[in-house]
Amino acid sequence: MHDFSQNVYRAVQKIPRGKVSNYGCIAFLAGKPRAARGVGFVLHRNPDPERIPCHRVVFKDGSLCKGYVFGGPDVQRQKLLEEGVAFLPDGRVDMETCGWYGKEE
DNA sequence: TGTGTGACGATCG
DNA sequence: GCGATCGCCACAC
Repeated sequence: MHDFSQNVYRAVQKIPRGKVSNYGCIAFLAGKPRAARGVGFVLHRNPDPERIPCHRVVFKDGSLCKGYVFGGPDVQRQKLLEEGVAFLPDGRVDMETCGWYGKEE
């Protein structure tokens, strides 16, 4: 079975509200610490956008992808702000405060 | 059926 | 410290 993709979806669903994760983290949880690219593509093909909050997944730097699908990085940023995610003046997510690594909860 | 590409990240040189 | 290459996944051509 596609354990990797299934695990990726499961890990993303585990991300608590108000927190964000990164592709590397999801890949690690999926068992493929170097499959960040695969995670990105799997999320891009997000079969259940309502069930999988892929907008909570950002770069390890906390920056959002430039070619987003929701309508633009502004939309993703707004969604995260609505959830209480803190953003830095650089326009990146504050991974120091809202970074989720899947170890807690 | 096989190759190339795309929301990335880490490691090698 | 910076640059280049590899690894991983699924899908389109």
